[in-house]
Amino acid sequence: METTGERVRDAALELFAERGYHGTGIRQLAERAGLSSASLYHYMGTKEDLLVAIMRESLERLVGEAMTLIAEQSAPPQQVAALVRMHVRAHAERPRETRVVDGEVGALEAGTREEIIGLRDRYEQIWQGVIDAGIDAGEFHVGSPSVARRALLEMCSGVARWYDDGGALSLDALADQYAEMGLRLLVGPS
Amino acid sequence: METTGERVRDAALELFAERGYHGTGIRQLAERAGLSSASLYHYMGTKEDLLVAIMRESLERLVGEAMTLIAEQSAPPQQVAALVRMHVRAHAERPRETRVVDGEVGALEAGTREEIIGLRDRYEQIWQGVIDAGIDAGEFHVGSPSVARRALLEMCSGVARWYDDGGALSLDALADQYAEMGLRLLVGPS
Amino acid sequence: METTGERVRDAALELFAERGYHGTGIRQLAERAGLSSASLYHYMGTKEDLLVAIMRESLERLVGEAMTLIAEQSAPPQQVAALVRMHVRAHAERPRETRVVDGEVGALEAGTREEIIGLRDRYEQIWQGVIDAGIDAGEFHVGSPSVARRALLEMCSGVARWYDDGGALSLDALADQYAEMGLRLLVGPS
Amino acid sequence: METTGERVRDAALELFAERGYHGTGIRQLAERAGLSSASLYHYMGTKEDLLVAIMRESLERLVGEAMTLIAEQSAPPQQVAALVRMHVRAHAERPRETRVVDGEVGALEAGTREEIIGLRDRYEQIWQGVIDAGIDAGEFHVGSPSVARRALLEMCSGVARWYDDGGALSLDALADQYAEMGLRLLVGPS
DNA sequence: CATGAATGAGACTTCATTCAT
DNA sequence: TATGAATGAAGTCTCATTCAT
Repeated sequence: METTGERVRDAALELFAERGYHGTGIRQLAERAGLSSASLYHYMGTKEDLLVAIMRESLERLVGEAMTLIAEQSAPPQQVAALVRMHVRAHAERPRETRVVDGEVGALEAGTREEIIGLRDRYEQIWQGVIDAGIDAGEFHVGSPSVARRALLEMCSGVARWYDDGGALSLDALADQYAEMGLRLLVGPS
Repeated sequence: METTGERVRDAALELFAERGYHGTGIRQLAERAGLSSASLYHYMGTKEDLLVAIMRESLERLVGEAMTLIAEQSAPPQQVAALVRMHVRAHAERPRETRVVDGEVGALEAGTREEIIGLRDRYEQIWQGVIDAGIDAGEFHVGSPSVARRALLEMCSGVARWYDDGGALSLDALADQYAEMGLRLLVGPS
Repeated sequence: METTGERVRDAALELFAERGYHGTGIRQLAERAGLSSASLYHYMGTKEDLLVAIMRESLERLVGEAMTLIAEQSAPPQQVAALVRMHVRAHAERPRETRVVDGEVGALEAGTREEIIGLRDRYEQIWQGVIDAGIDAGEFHVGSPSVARRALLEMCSGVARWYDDGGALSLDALADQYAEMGLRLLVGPS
Repeated sequence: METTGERVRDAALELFAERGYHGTGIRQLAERAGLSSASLYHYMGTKEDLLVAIMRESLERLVGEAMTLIAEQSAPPQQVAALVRMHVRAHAERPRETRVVDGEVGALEAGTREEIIGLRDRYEQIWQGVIDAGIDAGEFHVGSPSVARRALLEMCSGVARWYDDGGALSLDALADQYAEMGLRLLVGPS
């Protein structure tokens, strides 16, 4: 059973992902949620609050899962593989959410933008830490570590823009291939 | 010397990239171009026409350059390296243009969307062809060829979202590192 | 007591009749209805919807009344007299409505224009049927039956362009004179 | 050979008749006349001046022809027949012009409206004079003379709304039938 | 004569939001 | 909780007109 508040959040998720934050109207939101536009305001603050909530939840979940994962593994290659798998799964399973997070940061007001970017930076620093550790350990060899991190993350996030739930490729196979590619990127030819 | 028409196009480029197509108003566009909003319409059709023109030009240039490049090299590894370098340079040198192309397809009306997606597909097919040739030649080893293409392209396109013109990393160094990473992705460990 | 929706419709009726559909602005409409122009849109779809609703209602009423009348009388002369009386009364009592119906068909979009013209044609076919029956019965003698129908209808509709509610001429006297003239037109000299 | 000024006037005639004065834009006018909208202003004053010129010319011609005709005949029945024939021919041959005159008086500014209405009144007074003379002479028998005049004129003007140049009905046959109907209207049964 | 360029005003319509019920 | 009613601001775009070239 879904609460009305969740229905509102889900409607926002779908519409923001489909048509963009600025391309989505309050009335469309209300219709999708099965409410009048006035009633909507019992379940949310402003339209931007809704966006922020979506982004915060998504990023906090990523940060949480990333921290758990790197605590479970101690060797950088295994840590990177675990991060890639998790990140790819998140983007394949919740493409709307992650597309909104990646694509609508520019729609935020200055104050909240700072907060969201802070969260995103925390998440990226986790990746960076693992990559740097692998380099220090002599397992990874890259030109610029920060370029490698960005390339890796963009590659994985891109999944949200094309992966098709109902297609032939299973989530597991997808995650496998990405973990393999991620390591190739960092380890290099032997 | 820049014509007024070019000033309009450039204003659109900047604003669409900064605030998104739907987040950009005609009045802002006019102000940035140094015109009244009525005068704007001497230099453009509709707001969407402006978007389409930006996308079409960008994609046609990419297609053209890609075709030239693969004609100049015959071995898939060299072809991929050339494509990656070109794509990365394009995204680093014209990040606003490429961000708009990548991010605002959903803002197009059905008719023009089809056209733009067609162009994008043509471009991606060029990459796919080279990747497939490398696999056939036994030089590349990947799980799914189409997944590899997507990962590669997303990785490279991401440059437009973070590369900083004035930073320490030169365009050449950037292109070098990406060419290296691209090949690692496809060739795999030896 | 009048609902706000009715006030909007009445304001439209007045203004469309006074200044024409294209000569009437949404702001004027709103002011006349005592609303802001944004509020107007709670009570209507588009400006054209308002026009169509006015036309449809008017024509449907005419068709309905015409069908009732010809069912009550069986002889063509009495039927024509009844039609003329009804039509003239309608145009004298609701001159704004009928002037809009007669004068703004060209302002409709293709789709709705077809519908409205269809209704108007149905109405005119009722008149034509009665005229033709009178000719067959040897009671009417005219050059071309369809020319007679048009002349008759234009003559009667014209009332909306000049009849003055508060003037010396009563509605009954008006209807009497028109019924007389209508029959003269069709019957001819004996 | 048509002068540019005439081309402008003809374009206005067509468009005002098709889409109404307020529904016609200066740019459409220019396009139809084969000029830029700026060039248009070499051949006209304001848009309203164009409308006034059309109306004035049309009404002055009608007045002139009506005065000539009644001078040529002295008996009211022949005078009415001649007026009807002329009026019907004018409305059948130049339907756009007459439709504009009849339908766009409301689009005029106060000052010019007065002038145009004055002209129209002069024309109608000519008809009224003939009708009254026929009544005085015992040849016409009507309820209200002014109602008869209006009915007669509306009936005849309506021709501009439906007569089809290329149809089966010749102009002469049309004028004949209207002259016959006009006299029936005034003379009544014997 | 002709027009590209320009614009203030205004066109119709939708925006996100509030509030009384 | 729910919503009809309401609106100031803003959305995209066209209006009739002027003027320098």
